[in-house]
Parts: sequence; C-alpha cells; structure tokens
Amino acid sequence: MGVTIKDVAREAKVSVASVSRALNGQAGVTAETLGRIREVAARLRYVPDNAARSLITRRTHTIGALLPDLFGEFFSELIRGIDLAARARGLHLLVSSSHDDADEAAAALRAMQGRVDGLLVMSPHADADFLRQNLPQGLPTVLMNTVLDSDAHAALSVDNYGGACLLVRHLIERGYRQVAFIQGPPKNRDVAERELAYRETLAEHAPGQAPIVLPGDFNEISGYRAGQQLLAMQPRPDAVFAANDMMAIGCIAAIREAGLRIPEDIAVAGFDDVPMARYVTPALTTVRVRIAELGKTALEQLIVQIEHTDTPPRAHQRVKAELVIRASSDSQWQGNDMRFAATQD
Amino acid sequence: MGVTIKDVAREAKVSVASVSRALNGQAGVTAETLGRIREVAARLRYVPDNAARSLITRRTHTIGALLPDLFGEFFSELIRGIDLAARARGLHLLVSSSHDDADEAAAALRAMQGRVDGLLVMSPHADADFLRQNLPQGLPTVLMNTVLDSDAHAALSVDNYGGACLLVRHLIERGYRQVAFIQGPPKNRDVAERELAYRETLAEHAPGQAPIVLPGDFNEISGYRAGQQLLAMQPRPDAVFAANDMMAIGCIAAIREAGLRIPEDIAVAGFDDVPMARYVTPALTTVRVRIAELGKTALEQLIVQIEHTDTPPRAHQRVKAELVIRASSDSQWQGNDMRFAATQD
DNA sequence: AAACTTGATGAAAACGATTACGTTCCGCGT
DNA sequence: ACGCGGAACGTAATCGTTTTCATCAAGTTT
Repeated sequence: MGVTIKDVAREAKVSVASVSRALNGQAGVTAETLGRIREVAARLRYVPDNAARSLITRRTHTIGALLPDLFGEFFSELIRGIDLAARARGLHLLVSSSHDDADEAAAALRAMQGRVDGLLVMSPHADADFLRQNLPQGLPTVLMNTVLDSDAHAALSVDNYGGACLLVRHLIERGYRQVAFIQGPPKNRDVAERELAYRETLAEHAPGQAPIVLPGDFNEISGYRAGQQLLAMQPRPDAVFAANDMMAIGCIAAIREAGLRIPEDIAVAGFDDVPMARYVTPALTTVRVRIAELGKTALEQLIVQIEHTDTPPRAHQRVKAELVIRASSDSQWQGNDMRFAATQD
Repeated sequence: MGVTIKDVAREAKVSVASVSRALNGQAGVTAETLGRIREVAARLRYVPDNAARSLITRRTHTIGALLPDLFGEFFSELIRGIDLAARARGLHLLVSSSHDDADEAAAALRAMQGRVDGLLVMSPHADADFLRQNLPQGLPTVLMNTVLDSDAHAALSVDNYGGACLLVRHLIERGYRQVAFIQGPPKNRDVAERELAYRETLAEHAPGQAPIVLPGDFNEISGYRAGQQLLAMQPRPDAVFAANDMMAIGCIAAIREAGLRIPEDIAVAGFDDVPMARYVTPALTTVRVRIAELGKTALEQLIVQIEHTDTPPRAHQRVKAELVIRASSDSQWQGNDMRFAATQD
C-alpha cells in the first residue's frame, strides 16, 4: 500500500488529526503547520484512501447508474449527459448495465450498496415490486422512464405524449391521412405513451380514420418487416410513425426497396432524433429528445435528494420533446446536413 | 445506516467472525449454523458495506476507465465492451471522461486512487510525463491507443496500419488511382498510422501517384469541407479515404451536393464502421474495428495484471481491423441493410 | 485413561481515515 | 498573582469488515 496519513503526520511532526484538519481545510491549524503539512503531503504524493474515508463519513462521492443496455446512441448520449453533470459537481459515476433478467439487475443493485450516494435507475425490470425488494431504503433514487409512477421515489421521463402529438399533427397537416404506427417492445412505457398520443391525435384531427398498428421491438429489422407488411395492405397507408428512429430507418429501407418514393408515396417519421437520423436518405423527420439533458436533469434532481434527505422528492418531472421536420415527411425540405450539424449544441 | 454484520451476529447468536465466514463461503462453519446465518442475513436484508470491506481486503472489485469524451458511437461501443466483460467477472465500472485539459485528467486520475483495482486509460493527455506524474505506481493499468509505447505499462491498440493497407489496396484494385486522404486531429496516433499506411500502400501499388492529403478533425463538418476542397482540385481525385467514418459521411454530403455520383465519379471510404456507416447513401465502405472487442480485450489484459501483480505486462497487443466493402466504393454492391443487420453479432 | 488431533467458534487486532474530547499553552483582564 | 478563555494540537474512539489466533469441545490414537 502507498503512503498513509500516518506517514505524513510522522514526517511533518504532527498528529494525524492535524493532517486531516489541514488537508480538509478546517480551522484550528496555524498557517505555519498548514504549510508544512501541505508540503510534506505533496512531496510524499499522499492521496487519502477513499475506502477509509467513506467508511467514516458515509459519503462516497459516487453516484450509480443502473441502465438496461448500453447499446445504441441513446445510452451513449444519456451517459454523457450524466457524466458531464456529475463531473461538474465533483462526483464519480459507477455504471452498471446489460442485465438480462431481474435477478441480475437485483444483484447489481445490491452491489451498489455502500458504493454510491445515490442511484439513477432506468431498467425494464424496475417495477414496484422489484424496487421495494431491492432498493436499499434510505438511498436517494431517481427513476427514469420507468413503468410506474412511484410516489416513494422521484421520477423523470420524456414527454412522449406531447412529442408524439406534435408529430402526428404535423403528418396530418401535411395532408397524410392513413397514418400507421409501429410499436416498440411490449410493456415499454415510452411506447405506450407514444401510441396513446398517436391514437388520440388521430381521432381528434382525422376523425373517422381508423388507427393502423403494427408490432415492433425497437430494432431496425422489425421496422423493415413492418414496412413490408405495410406495403402489402389494401388500401396502403400513406404515412408511418415508428416508435423509434431505428425502426423508421428499417422501414425506409423496405419502402425504397419496393421502389416507392418518400415522402411522395409514403411519409416516414421516427422518435428520438439519434445522430444517424439526419444522415439517412431521405433525412428522417422525428421527435428530438434532448437525451443528454435528460441525464443531466436526472442527476441534478438526485443531488437535491442527497443534500436534503428530509424533503420529499418532487413527484415526476418531464423533459420536453420537439418536432424535427426533415425530408422523409416534407419534399420541400432543403436542410443541409452540415449547416445543421454546425449549429448543434 | 442499515443493518451491519453485528446485527446479524446478534440475531443468529454467533460471533461476527462466523457470519463473515459463513457469508463468504469459507470452511469452518457447520451446515446448521450456516443455514441459520443465511436465514437471518436474508431476513434482515443484510448487505456487507463495501467501504469497510475494501478497507481491509484492499480490493474494490471496481475498475476505472479514463476516457477522452463519451461523444459518438465509438465510445458507446467501447464502454459497452468493457462493461460486458467486467460484468462477466463480477467487476464494476467507474467511468470518467470529458477532461478538457491535462489538469482535469490528472485530478480524475488521483480521485480514482483507492477506488479501483485497475485502470483503463485512453486519453489524449496520456503522454509519458503525464503518466509518470499522475499514475499511482503499483496500480495495474492498460493504455489504449495512446501516443507512446510505454514499456512500463501494458498497451492495446487497433491495427490501424493493417486496416488502412487493406482499404487503400482495395481502392487501387478497383481501378481508382488518385486517392486522397483526409486527416484527423494532429498528434493522434491512430491517424498517423492510417496516414502512413495510406502513403506506403499508394507508393507500392500505384507508383508515381503523389499522395493528396487534406486536413480534418474527425467531425463530419471537416469532412464536408475537405470534400469541397477536393472537388475544386485539378485534376480531381477519383477516390477519398477519410481517417474516420464521420468525416467520410460529411464528404459524401459535399460530393452529392455537387451532383457527382458515388462511386462512379468518386469513391469514398472511411474507418471504424460505426453503425451509421451502412445506413448512409450510398452505404459506406470502411474498415471495421471491433470496438466492443477492443474494450473487452483491454479489460481482460487488465485482469491478468491484477491477478498476477508480479508478471510484467505483455508489451503491446493489437486488435485486428477488417475491410468492409459497400456501395461507396463498389457499384456492384448488392448489400441489404436488413440482411446485414440480422447476421451481425 | 491420558495425550493428541481436529474442527467449530469467539475475541480482538488490524485497515486508514474523521472527529469528539482532552490537554497544553499563551495572553489577557482583574 | 491568579484565574480564565480560547486557539492549537494530540489521544483515542469510531466506522464495518476480514482475519489471525486462542479456546474449547469432541473424537481418535496410544
């Protein structure tokens, strides 16, 4: 093991208490001794042992993130947002992802105990029972995009409903009437909200138009298959709203393969605005979710909880979503990839 | 604080030593007492405190990853690979990224002290001096894609040279002669190796053909600008090799905007094979780097070091790169996005 | 039956920090 | 001269584990 506080104390000819005080900037230490201690600490390359420190202070200065799977651009952005916000506050980030089943997620959660000051949870397994069973009580937690509206924990999610409404209304305004919807994984809350918005907006703005709903699983392949089904329908829908961008991209591939034009014959739209969306041909109309901001907001809410353990968490916050119109629903679109990228934050 | 080992001991009417032995699966405890202890521990929801444990065992079961910036698909994949491999070994992952300057990176490195059992470092600031100053000696470390060939630390990088050779040779075999190269950020080792391969392969297989090199910075915008420069040249190059995929995509945008055909008028190729590469139009020829595998290999090498602190690290390992031919350099290309995606690992 | 092994268990010492509580010492007011 | 207050610093308890070593009972060998 390296150099400990005792070594510094001996070398500076003071007690460990003084070293601790000096290095933590507490009062009760002369300018002279402080200087000497600092000098010795620097010379010896002393770094306090985090384990020992957090054993007594009960603080780890680390927050944990429990995520479903790191695959894809969505999580890349999410982690980035969280990491950035955490760094700004001097916190560390412990990530844990890719849990195949609830048991694995539970084990991961348990392993976080005593390692983190707070928890960011985004997991398909995180239903009410799971959380009650496995969440260490007393540990500040923020739930993200989970299936339940827990009043025991703070929660944060994307405004799926609002975003999807904007999108469907846009399609109808452009003259598309027979708008189909491609679903995501079952029991996914985001998908459910997007679908509800689709159905209600359709009913309101295109009355008499029956909803057309196809299954999907968030992967591009399922979007491709849905696209093929769609093309075989009589009458053929003239627009598709996929529950996420990857499926929309798959759908575009199917439609172009069949020789139809987008958006003249069929319009296509997605959800998320992954970076890829503006590079596919035609560029994809979608709903932009400020993913990094979602992560940042979640972390900030968590910090509030950590610092004010007493105050109850704010019930449920929403991150707004905005419509991004591109060529896949608008033949007039003149967007230039590069100009767009340059103005991105 | 929650329930401690003492609570369990009292409730099970044994000493804390027995509880520790029982729960850690050590010998020297009757089946009967073991059962009782297990039962009590489960009932009380006992979870050992990690800080206390690692204070005495000197193990954190956590590895740290120091990364430059989480932006983009590359790091998403890299973290995913590391996380997967770590999880398989019961290790946790502490990530730290986005360090604007060397001081910040140094602080991050210091903060890792005592928090991790080993370190994965991929940082532009990680030169020899920086490492000597800030790397806690004795802490197992694996360097990834760094500028130096340190013999003090294990290192791991992508076979940039081999991959780029394959790519340039492919272009020349397809009949392209005036192949241009778009550089990445200066002082980036990966870029330097790719450029060297470009120059040497060109000299060998297309003797007399002078290299054409344009600046870039890994962003799509710089690729776009390079594309415009390229189009203004006399004579106009008939192929471009961009040092990464994002620049290649920007370059494609510039070429298509000018109304030229790819690959008939100009061929385009990149490096990395980011997921997006197969969805742009035309689909991008590139060199596939198994990024997740890179992360996994790095982690495994780190584990070897952790478990055998005595044996010196293996000098320098390479992760191989493979050529992926798509429409941007091959008009015959019949690839189907969906089929490809389905067979992806 | 005494001595000796064996295996289960408990008491207590680590680990490296923070911090409550004493102690010392100096200066000041009376 | 004496007491008193407060600043500077040291002693030791503490956090929750693991682990060494001693203890003790029961069985085995002679």
